[in-house]
Amino acid sequence: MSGRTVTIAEVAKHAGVAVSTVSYVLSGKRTISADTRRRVLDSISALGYHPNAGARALASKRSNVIALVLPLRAGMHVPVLMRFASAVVTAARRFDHDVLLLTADEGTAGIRRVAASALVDALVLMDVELDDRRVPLLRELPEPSVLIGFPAEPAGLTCVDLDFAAAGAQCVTHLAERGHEEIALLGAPSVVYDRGTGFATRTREGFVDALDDHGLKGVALPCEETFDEVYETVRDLLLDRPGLSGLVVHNEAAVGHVLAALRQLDRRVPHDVAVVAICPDDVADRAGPPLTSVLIPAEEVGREAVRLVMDKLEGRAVPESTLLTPLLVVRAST
Amino acid sequence: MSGRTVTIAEVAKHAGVAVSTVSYVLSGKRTISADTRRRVLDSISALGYHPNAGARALASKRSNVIALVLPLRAGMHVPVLMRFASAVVTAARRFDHDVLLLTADEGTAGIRRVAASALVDALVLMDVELDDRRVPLLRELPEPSVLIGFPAEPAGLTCVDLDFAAAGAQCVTHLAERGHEEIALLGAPSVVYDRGTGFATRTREGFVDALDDHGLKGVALPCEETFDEVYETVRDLLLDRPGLSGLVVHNEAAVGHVLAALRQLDRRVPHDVAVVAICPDDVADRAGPPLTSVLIPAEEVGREAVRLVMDKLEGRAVPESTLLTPLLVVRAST
DNA sequence: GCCGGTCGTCGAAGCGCTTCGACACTCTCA
DNA sequence: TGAGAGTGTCGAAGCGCTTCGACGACCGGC
Repeated sequence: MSGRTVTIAEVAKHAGVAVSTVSYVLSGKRTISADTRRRVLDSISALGYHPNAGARALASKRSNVIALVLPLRAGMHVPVLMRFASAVVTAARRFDHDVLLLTADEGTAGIRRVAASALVDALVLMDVELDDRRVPLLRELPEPSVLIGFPAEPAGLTCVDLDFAAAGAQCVTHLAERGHEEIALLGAPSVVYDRGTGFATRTREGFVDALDDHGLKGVALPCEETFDEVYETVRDLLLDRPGLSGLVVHNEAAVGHVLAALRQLDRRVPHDVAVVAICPDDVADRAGPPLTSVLIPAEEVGREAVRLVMDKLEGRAVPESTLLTPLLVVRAST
Repeated sequence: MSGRTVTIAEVAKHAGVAVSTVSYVLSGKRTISADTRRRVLDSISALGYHPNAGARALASKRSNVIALVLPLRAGMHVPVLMRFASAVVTAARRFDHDVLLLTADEGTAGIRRVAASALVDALVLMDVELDDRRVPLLRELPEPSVLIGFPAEPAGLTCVDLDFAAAGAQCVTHLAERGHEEIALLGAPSVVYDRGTGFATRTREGFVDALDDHGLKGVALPCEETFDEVYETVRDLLLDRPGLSGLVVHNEAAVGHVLAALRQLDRRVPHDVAVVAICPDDVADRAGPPLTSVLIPAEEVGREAVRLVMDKLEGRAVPESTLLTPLLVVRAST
C-alpha cells in the first residue's frame, strides 16, 4: 500500500526495467514485449502507482485537462446548462481528460490565464452570445476551442449546437399538421434576446419563417419567468388573438407557469390550446399534462463538443459548424 | 507580445536577475528590494509571462487546483446546486486556486485518481448522503477535504451547511406566530429521503420537533415533482386535514406546482392557506404570489467551504462542523 | 554466413519551476 | 572597531515525467 507517493522510478526498480520502459508501457508509444509489459503492470498495481500530473504535464506539454467555460448568465435555464456540462465531463473522461470549471467572474482573463499557464490543453465554451466577448480571444489563442452555440460570425471557429431554427420550424409544422391556423411562440426572457443569445434568436427565426411557409398567422414574443408576468402575457395574447389555438414555449422556467395560466384562464390543453415545448425530455414529461416537445439533446451536444475538441488537439480537421437535427416527441399537449 | 511561451529564465535575463529572484518576487517568500521587484514586475508584463502550471506543481508539490465533487443525483434541484458550485469557483479564485469538476460517473475512483496524481490539492464535496460512499475514502486520503452537507457520522470530517433543522423549526415558529394550528411540510421527493440525504431529513426533524414545542398539529410528507403528483398530494392533504391552514414547502421544483394546485383547489394564498418555502431567494420572489421563505445561502456556504479547505491546506485547525443560521424573509404568502 | 532491418530496452537530457544553502553587504551595539 | 545579526541576491539541485538517440539481439534474404 501507499505510505508516501510512488514514483515511476520505484515502479521501474520493482519491475527490474528502466524508467523509460515504464513510461512506454503506459503511453504505448513504443512496442514493448508482452512479458515486460506484464511485469511493469504488475508492479504498478502492486505499488499503487499513479503518474504525477504535474510532472507529466511539464514533460509532455499536455495537461490532459480541458476548460469548460460556463458563464451562468441571467435568464439561462441552469438544469439544461448542467446537462451539457455533465455530458462534457463524462465525454472528457472517455478521452482520459479532466475538466476545469471556469465561470464568468474573471471574464476573458480567466480564459487567458488557464491557457497561458498551460493549465488546460483546450477549451469548451457554453452559453455563447451572438456578439460574444470571448470570441476574439479564442481566435488568437493557440489552444483549440469548441463553442456550444453559435456567435453571429462563426467563421474560423468550431461550433456545435442543436439546430434551433429547425426546432422552431418543426413545432410550427407539427401544429400546422394538427390543423391550427394561428399560433404564438413564447420564447426566452427579453434580456436573453437583448443580449443576442443565439439559440433564442434562431428559434424565433425558424418559427417565423415556418409560419410563412405554412401560411399560418402568428407572433413570437419574449416571455419572462415570474408567474404574474407569464400570466399577463398569456392573458393578453389570448385577448388580442381570439383565433389563437397553438402555443410554442421555448422557456423551461416559464413552461409550468404557462400551463398554470391556461388553467386559470379556463383553457384546456390540448382541447382549447395546444402546447409544444422546446425543452429537455424530463421537463416535458413532468409537466401537467405531459408536453409534446422538441428535446434538447444535451448529452449528444456535450459529447460532440468533446469529440471535436479532441480531434483538434490531435491536429485532425473538423467542420466549423455541427448542427444536430431536432426530434419532436408527441405527448398529451397537442 | 508572445510568439512562443515565455519562461521564467527569459524574465530573469530581461530583468538582469537570477531565476530564483523572479520566483521570490512572485511568491513573496523572501524579501526583495523594492527596486528589484519593480524591474522584475516590469519584465513580466513586458514579456507577457505566465508561470507554467505543470512546472510549478511539480516543483512546489501544490497544483493550486481543488476538486469540486458534484454528483448531480436524481431529485436534487440543480439551480441550487449550481449556486453552491459557482460560489466555490469564485471563492477558490480569491485564493488563487482553480476548480476541477468531478461528477459521479467514476464514483470514488475519480476522487482517488485526482488526489493520487496530485492533480488537486484538496476536495470540496457536494450533495452528501447520510451514508455516503465517499466518506470512508476521504478519511484515508492525505489531501484535505470539506463536505457541503453532513453525513450521519461526521466525526473527523469538516462539514458546512445551512442549519436545516433550525430552518424547519423557524418555518413552524413563523406559522405558529401567525396563529396557524395545523400545518404540513412538503419535502423532497421520496427518493431523496430513501437515499438518506441529510438536508431533507434534518429539515423534517426540525419541523417535527418544533410542532411539539409549539403544540401544533401537523405532518411531514415527501413530495414528488410532477404537477399531477403534487396536485394529488395537496388535494389529499386538504381532504384529510380540513383544519390545515399552513404549508412549508422544501422542494424547489415542486413549489410552483403547489401554488398552481392550491389555485385549482380554490384555496387562496395566504388567506386560506399560508405557504412558507425553503429555497433560494429568487425562486421565492418569482413565484405567484412571492413566498415567505427561508433562504438557502448558497454563496455563503460555498465561500465558507473554500475558506475551510484553504485553512486545512495551510495546516490551520478548523471546526468539524459549521452550521449557518437560517434567515426567514416574510413576503406575500403568509 | 554476413548484412540490413526490426524489435525491445536503456540512459540521459531536458521540461520550467521552487527552494535551500551560501555569500556579500550593511547595520547595530558592545 | 569588530563580532553578530539581518538583508537581498545568486547558483544549483532537484521535482517526476517524456522522449530521443543508441544499441544489442534476433530475424530473414541472398
